[in-house]
Amino acid sequence: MPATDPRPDTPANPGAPAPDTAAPYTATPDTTDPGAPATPTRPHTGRRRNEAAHQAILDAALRLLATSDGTPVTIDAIARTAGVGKQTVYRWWPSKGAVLLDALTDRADQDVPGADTGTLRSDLRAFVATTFDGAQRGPTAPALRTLVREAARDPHLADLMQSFTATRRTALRELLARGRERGELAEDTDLDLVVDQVYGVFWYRFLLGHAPLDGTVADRLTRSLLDGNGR
Amino acid sequence: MPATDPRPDTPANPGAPAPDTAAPYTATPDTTDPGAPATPTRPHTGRRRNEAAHQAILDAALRLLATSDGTPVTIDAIARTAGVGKQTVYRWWPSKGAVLLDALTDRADQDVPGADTGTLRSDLRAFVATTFDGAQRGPTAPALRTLVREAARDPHLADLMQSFTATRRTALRELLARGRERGELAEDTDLDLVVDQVYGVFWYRFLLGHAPLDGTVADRLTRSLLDGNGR
DNA sequence: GGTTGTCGAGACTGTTAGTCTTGTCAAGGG
DNA sequence: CCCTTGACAAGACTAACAGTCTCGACAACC
Repeated sequence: MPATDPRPDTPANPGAPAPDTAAPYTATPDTTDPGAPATPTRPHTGRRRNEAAHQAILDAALRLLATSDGTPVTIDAIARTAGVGKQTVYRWWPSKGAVLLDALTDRADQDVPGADTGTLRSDLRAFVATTFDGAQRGPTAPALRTLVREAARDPHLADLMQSFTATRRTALRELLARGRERGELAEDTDLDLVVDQVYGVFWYRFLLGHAPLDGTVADRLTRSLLDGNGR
Repeated sequence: MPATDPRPDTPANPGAPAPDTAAPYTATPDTTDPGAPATPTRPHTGRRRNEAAHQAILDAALRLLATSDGTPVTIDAIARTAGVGKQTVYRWWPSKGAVLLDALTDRADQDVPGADTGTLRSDLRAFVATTFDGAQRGPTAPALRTLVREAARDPHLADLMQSFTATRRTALRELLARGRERGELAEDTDLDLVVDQVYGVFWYRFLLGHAPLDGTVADRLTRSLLDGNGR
C-alpha cells in the first residue's frame, strides 16, 4: 500500500492478472499508461516499473506467508517464488517486514466493522465476532501469526503493524464511546481498558492458540464486558 | 533456591553431576539415559562442573537481558561477558532461549500470589496488582520483553515460557474457582475466558507499552471483570 | 600416571537480511 | 538512430548470529 511504497506515482491498477506461479511474466505486457498520471512532476526517463513484478512479489509473499509453518519467510524465497531479483524487492520496499505487511493488507478485506446496529451490545458483539472470525479465515491466520513473529524482532515492521491495527482499535473505541453517550455504559468506564480487554484476549488466544476464538467466546466476552461475572 | 553449590570436595551426592539444581530441561551431559536415570551408574570421573561459571553465565545473561534496548541478546555476548567459552554455555543449556529463561527465573521471585484473603474481589485485585507490579519492577521488565521477543522466533523457548506462565495461569484459575464455589461468580462463568482477559490485557499492554499497568488499572480491571461496564 | 570430562578460546558451518555489481533491456530525448 | 536513464534478473558479497567442533590445558578421581 502507499504507506510502505516509496514511489510517488501509484498506477492505481489493482486488476493485475496475478501470475500464479513463478512465470517470468513477459516483461513487455503493458502499459501504454491508461490515463495520464495524476501529477507528472517529471517527464520520467528510463525504463518503467514492471507492475507485473510488483504483483508477483506481493502474491509470492502472501502465498509463502500463508503456507509458512511457523518458519520465517525469507526474502530470497519471496524473490525466487516471484521469479524476480532480490534487488527488485528492495527497490520498492524498505525491508522484509514492509513487503510482508503490504502483502497481507493488499488482500485482506479492509472492512473494519463499525456498523451501528442500534444497541451497544449488538454492535460490540458483532465487532468482536467479526474480529475473531476475520483473523482466522482463509490464509489470513498463518500469515498474521508469522507477521507478528517477524514484528517481534523488526522494529520497523512493528511500527507498521501498530498503525495498521490502530485503525481497528479506533473503530472499537468509537463504537464504545457511542454506547456510552447513549447511556449503555457507565459514565466512568475506562474505554481504553475495554478496548484492551477485547484485543488483549484476541491476540493472546490468537497467538498462543490455547483456546478457541469462536462465536461462543465472542458472546461470552461481550457479556463479560457489559455485565461482568460477579453476582 | 539456586546455587546450593556443595563444594565438589564433599560429594554427598556421589554421581549425577548437578542436574539437581536449577536445570529443569536437563542438558543431560552424559549417561545416554536408557538406563535408570535415578541411580548413578558410575561414581563420576573427570573434572567437575564449575559452579562459578554457571552463575557467571546466568548473571551475564540477566544483565544483558535487562540492559538490552530491544536488540536481541546473543550467546557470544553472554559468553564473553561471563568470561566463559561458548561451548560451556551449550554444555549445560540446550539453546539460547533456555539460558535466557533460566537467567530470568533464577532471580525472579517465584511467589505466585494466590493468597486467600476472604473475598474473591480482594483476591483478584491483589493478584492482578501483583502481576502488574512484579513484571515492571527492577530489571524484570526489559528482560521479560526481550525474552518474549526471542520466544516469537524460537519454538523451544516458547514452550519453556508457556510452562513457566502456566503456573501463574493455574493459580489465577484456582483463585477464581474458589470464588465461584463461594458463590461470588455466576455459575456459568467461563473461568478460562476471565483468566485470558487478565493475562491478555497484561501482555498486550506490557509488550506494546501504549498504556499503563498500575494499581488504578488493576482496580478498574477487577471491577470490570466482576461488575461489568454496562448499566 | 591414566582416564575422563570440564574449561576457555576460537575456528567453522549454515542461514538470512540487506547491499553491490554486472550485463541487459525498455523507454524516452535529441 | 543513438544516447541517457533507470528497471530488471542473477547472483556475488558482507555482516550477524545460532549452534557445532576442535584444541590444548587442567582438575578430579582411579
